[in-house]
Amino acid sequence: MASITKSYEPRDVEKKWYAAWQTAGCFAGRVNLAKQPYSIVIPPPNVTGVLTMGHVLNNTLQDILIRRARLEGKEAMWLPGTDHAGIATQTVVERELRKQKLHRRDLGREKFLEKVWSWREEKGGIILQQLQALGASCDWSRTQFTMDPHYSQAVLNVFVDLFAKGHIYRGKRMVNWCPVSLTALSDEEVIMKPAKGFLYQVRYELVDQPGRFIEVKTTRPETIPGDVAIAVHPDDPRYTDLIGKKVRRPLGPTAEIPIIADSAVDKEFGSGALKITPAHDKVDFEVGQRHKLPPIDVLNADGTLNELAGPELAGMDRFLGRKKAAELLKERGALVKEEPYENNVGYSERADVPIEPRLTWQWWLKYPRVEEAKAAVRDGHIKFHPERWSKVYLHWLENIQDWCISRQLWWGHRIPVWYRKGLDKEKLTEADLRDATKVHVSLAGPADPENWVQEDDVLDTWASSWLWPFATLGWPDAAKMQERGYEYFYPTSTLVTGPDIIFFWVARMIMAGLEYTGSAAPGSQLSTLNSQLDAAELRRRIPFRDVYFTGIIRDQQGRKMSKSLGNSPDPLDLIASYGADGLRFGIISIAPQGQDIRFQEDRIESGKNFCNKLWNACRFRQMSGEMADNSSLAAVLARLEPAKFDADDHAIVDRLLATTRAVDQAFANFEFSNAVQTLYGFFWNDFCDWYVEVSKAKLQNADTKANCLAIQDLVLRQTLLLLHPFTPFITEELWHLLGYGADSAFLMRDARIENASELAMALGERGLRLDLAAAAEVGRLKEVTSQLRAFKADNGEAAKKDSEFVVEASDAQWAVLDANLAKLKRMLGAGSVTRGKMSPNAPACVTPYGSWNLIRKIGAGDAAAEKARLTKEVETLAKHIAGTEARLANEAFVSKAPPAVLEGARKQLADLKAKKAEVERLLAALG
RNA sequence: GGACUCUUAGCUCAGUUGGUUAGAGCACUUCCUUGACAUGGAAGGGGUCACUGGUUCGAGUCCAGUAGAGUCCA
Repeated sequence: MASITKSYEPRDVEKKWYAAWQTAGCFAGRVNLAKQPYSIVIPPPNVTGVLTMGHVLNNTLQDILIRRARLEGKEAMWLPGTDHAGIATQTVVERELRKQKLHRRDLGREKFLEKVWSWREEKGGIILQQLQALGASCDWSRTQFTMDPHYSQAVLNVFVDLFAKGHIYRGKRMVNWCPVSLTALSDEEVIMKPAKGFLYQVRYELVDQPGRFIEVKTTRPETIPGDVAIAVHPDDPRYTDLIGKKVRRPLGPTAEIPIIADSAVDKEFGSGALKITPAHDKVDFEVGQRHKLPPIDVLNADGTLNELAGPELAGMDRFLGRKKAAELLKERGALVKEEPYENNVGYSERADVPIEPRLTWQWWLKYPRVEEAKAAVRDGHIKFHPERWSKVYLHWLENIQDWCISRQLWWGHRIPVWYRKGLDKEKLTEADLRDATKVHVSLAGPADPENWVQEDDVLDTWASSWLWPFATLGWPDAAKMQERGYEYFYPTSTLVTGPDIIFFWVARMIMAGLEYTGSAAPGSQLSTLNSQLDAAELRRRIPFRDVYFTGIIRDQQGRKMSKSLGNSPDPLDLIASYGADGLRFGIISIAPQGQDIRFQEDRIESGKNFCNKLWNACRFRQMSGEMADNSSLAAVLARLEPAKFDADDHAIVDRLLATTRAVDQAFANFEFSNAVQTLYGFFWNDFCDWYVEVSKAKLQNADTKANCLAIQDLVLRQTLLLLHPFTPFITEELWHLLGYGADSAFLMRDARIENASELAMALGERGLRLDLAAAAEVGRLKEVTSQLRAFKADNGEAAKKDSEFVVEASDAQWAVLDANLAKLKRMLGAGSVTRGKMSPNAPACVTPYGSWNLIRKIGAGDAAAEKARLTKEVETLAKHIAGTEARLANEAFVSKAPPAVLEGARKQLADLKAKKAEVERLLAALG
């Protein structure tokens, strides 16, 4: 067996084991009816993405769940992949083209798409390799991409089906428009940013009362030519007499527009009058609809002003146009005031320019299964962790709005709709859409393609990723579903994701699952249920049973980590510095449940330190004595000698069981940082600081040595099993170094973890009856040790190894001390501990195990200091005694408090009094 | 405007159905290179649990309100 080096060097160990696992096929999830399935689908990262701290957290959590499931003997399957990220990917490739002074239109759609594919082959999906460095145990053979042929078929299938069911329609509506990418954007791709600009106060002259004006405030004077009305609040007394009158539009083609009353107007803002520009603002659009005022669109798709803006502005960019408009207004005396102003403006995430609310023809989806989606979460078929997110989810579903699923991009799933040649798309009615002679909707396309023109638009990327949990399992191809184990692995077990995509992704996946799986899935034996789903059917169709929402990782100042701020450390650098295990352990330890995370590199460092501690504890074991049979739990248990167990042995096994139980519980409750902190505390404090130290005495004794080594092996084995999901590499390495597994076996795949009750039972069967009283005594001895070390430090002997103590103790107290003498001397750094009478000339310390004198020569000054110290102790004790007495004197407390609390208080009082009496006796002896 | 979350040590956070003298890690101070580990060990300082009121024998914990921070929705 190889000897263990002095410190843990992660780099080679990580490389070695990842390769070994992969070669041995440890990551594969296969249908195995003898085992319970446990499956996770990865939230597919953007194919252009690189690993961020958010990914590290999210994927570490998934790996923890998957690895734990494997250790519990379940058939674990973690399905990886990427999404095609329509606009992001297209932007990346367009940027490369721009370097060659080319635009995608120069290439044409087909050639451009070839470029995108070759970019993807070459550079896409780097993030999946980066996940390997983190230790992610994904089943890579199942890697999916949302543009894969099969997946694309699934996406288009769903479009055709939902169109046939009447869920999809085409409509001209207000969308977020990016004037650079020339496409509609989802709300998620729009980032609100504070922007500095001006607030222009503009006056409109009344047509029939020349010289009288109504004033409005606007940040966008260039849209004045698009004004169709001025609106005021119906209850605003300032304007009641003006409602129904007309004003002259001060910019653009001459026009008279009405003053209307609408309660959407905020009386408090500006002058209380609002210009209505339905083509360029969502609220204005709604006002316009209510008052039947047709919109005037003064902008082109690229953000330049068009001829409807008038000859002075036409052709100008919107920002130049804004300046020009202000100048024109000034010239005409219509500009009353101009003041600096800051407001929130939506920016296109990719192109980083202000978006335009714009009226365009788009494809819209009326969501299916909204009611059932609510029920699935409300009735607990799907559980959210933390639970409170279900409220956010339900609120969104209550107010659900149709989904704009079309994008004016080339990269993505091209909408499977063909228009008869020569039709005017702008004039299609809903009836035309349903007329097969005018519009063709199918997977295969029309039989006579020469007479048709395909829709240019592609689908929103989310309209492909909402099928992720079942399309990745082969749906809707029955043969593929069989091959990939759809029946076995669906519904998946747990989804781990961020709450920021609860609407975009989580809710939509639930609706898609409810619409398309269960008895509705291809190859299903059950008849299709179209109406209300009952609870059993709901449970078959939900895409996952638990959803764990992670926090968002922020920097020290609480800002979101982002590329543009440059405040995100590169996870690969962190892995290089602290090891993948250190990073994983550290990040989990600071990830409070359901709360955002402030990133602290020092916690990652403590993850690394923990690994080193684990490493060295195992090294200590290896150096302590011959390795014996560790090949199974039974083999380790067989080496225990229950008859030789002393209090420390009972205590450490008791703590091991308690820790196992706590970790079991933490997994059940999705409390991962809790699990990590429990393991840290157990291993560092209970095992290393105490048991390993007391072992040093036992190991000197031939009679106790073998049992002590067996206990160490038991503890280390269980610790490695408990830690493996969090720190997979180092645990696999140590598992082999300490001989817990055969050469060809792996901790990650072949080992099985015992839960707390199984472990307790196995110990019981081996004949071990835990002595809990003895274990509790160890707790008291630890406290005494700590007290006496402080006592030494107070007296300037902190580092001394051979301090001499005399103890005045009762027979019972001395019996305990005597039984633990060798160990106590080591732990205290004592040369001798003998029983005797207190000397008034030596510093004294009162403990639960008698009064201790620290023997050394002291002078008069020391005596005074000692007196002061003891006096202070008496004061502190007196204070606590008074407090406890006051509580016990309270008749209400005595009559109402539960007996256990009462008894505790009484015992405490007695102990405090005894201790005070003893300290006072010592004080009196000092003179 | 609405919903949710948070406020505990210098920092980041625990604190389970209310119950002794409120914890951890990091940072800080002092001491220690001892045969697992200096990526370590020992000890120590540091808290009016945001504020106000209420319920209770008893409140960091429950209730109401106030202030501040943040997120989402409109």
